[in-house]
Amino acid sequence: MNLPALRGHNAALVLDLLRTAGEAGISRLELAERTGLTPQAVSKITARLRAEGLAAEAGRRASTGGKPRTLLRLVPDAGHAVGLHLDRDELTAVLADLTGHVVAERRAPLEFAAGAEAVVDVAVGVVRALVSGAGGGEVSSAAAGLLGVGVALPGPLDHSDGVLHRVTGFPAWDGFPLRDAFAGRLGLPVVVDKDTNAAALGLALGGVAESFAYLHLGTGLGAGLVLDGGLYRGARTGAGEFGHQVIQLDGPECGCGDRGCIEALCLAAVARGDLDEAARVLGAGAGNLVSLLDIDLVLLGGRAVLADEERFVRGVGAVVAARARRGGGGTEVPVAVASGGDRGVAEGAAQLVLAPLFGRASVAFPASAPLGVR
Amino acid sequence: MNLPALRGHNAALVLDLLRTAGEAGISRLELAERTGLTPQAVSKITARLRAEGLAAEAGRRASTGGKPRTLLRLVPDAGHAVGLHLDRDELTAVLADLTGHVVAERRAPLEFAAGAEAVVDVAVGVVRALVSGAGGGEVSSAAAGLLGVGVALPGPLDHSDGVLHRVTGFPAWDGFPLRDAFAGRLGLPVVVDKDTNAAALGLALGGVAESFAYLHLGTGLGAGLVLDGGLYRGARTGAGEFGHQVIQLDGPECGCGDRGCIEALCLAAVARGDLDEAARVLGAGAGNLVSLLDIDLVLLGGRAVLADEERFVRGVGAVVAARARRGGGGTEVPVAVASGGDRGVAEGAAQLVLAPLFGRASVAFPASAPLGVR
DNA sequence: CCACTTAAGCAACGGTGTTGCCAAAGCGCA
DNA sequence: TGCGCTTTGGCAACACCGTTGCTTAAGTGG
Repeated sequence: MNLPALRGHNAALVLDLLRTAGEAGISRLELAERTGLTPQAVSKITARLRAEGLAAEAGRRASTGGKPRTLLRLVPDAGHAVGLHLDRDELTAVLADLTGHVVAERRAPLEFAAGAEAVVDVAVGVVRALVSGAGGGEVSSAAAGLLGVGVALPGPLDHSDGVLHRVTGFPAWDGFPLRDAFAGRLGLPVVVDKDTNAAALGLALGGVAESFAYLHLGTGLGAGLVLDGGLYRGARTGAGEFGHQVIQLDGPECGCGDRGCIEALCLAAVARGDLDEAARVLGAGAGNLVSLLDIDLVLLGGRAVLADEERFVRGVGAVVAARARRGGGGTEVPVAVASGGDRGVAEGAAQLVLAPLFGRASVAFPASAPLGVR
Repeated sequence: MNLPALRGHNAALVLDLLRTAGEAGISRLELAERTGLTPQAVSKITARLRAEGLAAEAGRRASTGGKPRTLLRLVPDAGHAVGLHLDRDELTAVLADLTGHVVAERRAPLEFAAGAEAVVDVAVGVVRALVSGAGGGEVSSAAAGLLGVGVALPGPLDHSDGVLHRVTGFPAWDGFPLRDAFAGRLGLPVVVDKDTNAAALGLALGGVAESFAYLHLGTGLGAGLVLDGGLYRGARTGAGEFGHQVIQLDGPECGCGDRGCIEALCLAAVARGDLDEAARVLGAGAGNLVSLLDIDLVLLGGRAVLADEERFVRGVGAVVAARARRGGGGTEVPVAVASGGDRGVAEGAAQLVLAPLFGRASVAFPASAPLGVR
């Protein structure tokens, strides 16, 4: 790491603290404590950020006998990102500011069956409309500084080059270079990731916990893993394949060809209306996850869960808690429903673009250009 | 991060590359390419390392038409660490040089039942004998620069403060401050960790893969996880609790009180001599792990595995490979026996001390002092 | 009103990696 | 054998990072 990278790193550190502090703001001295830098260094860094329009003063704290601390905050409108959630039958696009707050939203029907090119056509149109702000006057002025587009969709893909591996049920999509297709038409940086990863990243930046799992029960069952504050994608960006975990040796056959997969058991229970059993099965998988990864929190999402949130939280929570008690002494791991509802994935997709600004990319230190402020 | 930390970071980066290169050595220009630093910066850094005795020149490469590249290598004897493996009935202590190579080894019988203080007594004696090099003349001279002692033992514990939580079967050990007990008597830095974590760290520094799982089947069943090159310990250093993963809902009862735990199923199969079934069960758990974490490799170890290595590798490998094929297109994840045999944990324990020198500690950027060279 | 406390900026500084340049050390052709 | 060419690697000057020492700003409390 060289000096420009160091500068970018520290700027990202400060920006992340400003982001976390939100509208309440944070003082220079607190920034110094949290970063381990000297107050003078923080003064210099924040002066640069203010000059670039990324930070601003936001009142002052009460005096403790001397000059009161000046509060600083992130300027949300200093940059925006588009988050795009492509699902089997619907598209959700959001425009988010630097804090991840959604300032505009569009939805459109979609058909994966129509092929990748056709879907990209529709999506590009929606993104253009969203950014130009038709139907939302204040948006267009705020949209200055569009940093890029984050795209989230189901199925395995390669995050690093943005190429799809396989979209279950739609073999025509195999190997489609989604990132370059979007980037070419929009002329913007584009980041592609799995829907579960995007949702988990969005929750992580929301500050729910340092380490947690997001379990998504929709048409399939997948997971997004956040470990030690960073999204974990795995060696080939395939991490989070939670649904085909075997929890019943020689159990009923699953569509994947194996037997006793948690997805098959769970969805079968949902199909026959036995949500308590679905929650119990999901809880067993969640318990496996909690003990294996020693995470702080389990969050549930997806259509099936949203249909009866309480029952799932109760059912999964009971299994996880029972195991924690048996494990002995360990603190209980809470189970809750992920915030964001059916917009969570799109919000997370926007964070795919924003996260690097705050040093929250999954990779620790990319060998490429520093992520800092331009 | 400030300038001294930057310096330490880059020094660690270079040291790690020197370590990886081994006796073959590596040139300054290669170091520059791999680190992203300029050749001149590498020259400065390596000059410091040479002045401190950590690096040395090691011949030169063939010329490609100009001045041939000078090779540099790590000086193994520039520092040593003790690795201590405390098991139920035996103690293994090794003295390792900077490269992790074992230069001396001691074993002694042990009795956990005798209590923590008594065990520490025995262990301290063995470590003193090992370091003073009685019975190995060349060791004592090489042992200059003892960096610390790494201690590995089974059971949950807190890596950050070195306090034991619970040693299964020996309640008298609960809450024993093992790290401070050793540190107080030896006057050396001491690092404590689970045996599986130590073994995994040792394998990671051996360079087997970027992301892998080490599955240890002995008196229990545990795992050590290395993700993206770093040992993953989890939020409360409890990660790797692999044995009480449920893989058979409502299966036979396990000692932990749950039903269908992989440890119970696997050990029951071992007990009745059905190693094929044990391997199949273990394979199911390994397959769950591979798909969830998208790792590159699965390594097996522990007494039960060492008793019939081939059968376990074949059995586990078959299940993992079958799932990879069904998963479609994914590269096959190899399954193998961990190197190191019954000394692997002790070797890994030594690496608990050495790893930070090479920037290979599990935490990305400790807020505390830089880990660099003094 | 003044002493005191706390925050934050200015100026000088030490030390990082970088750039420009030159010496060292080999190859290959005349 | 000699000379030009290529490549490596160190020296010196430099730009820029965070740090230190000090001063100014802006409050509180007696």
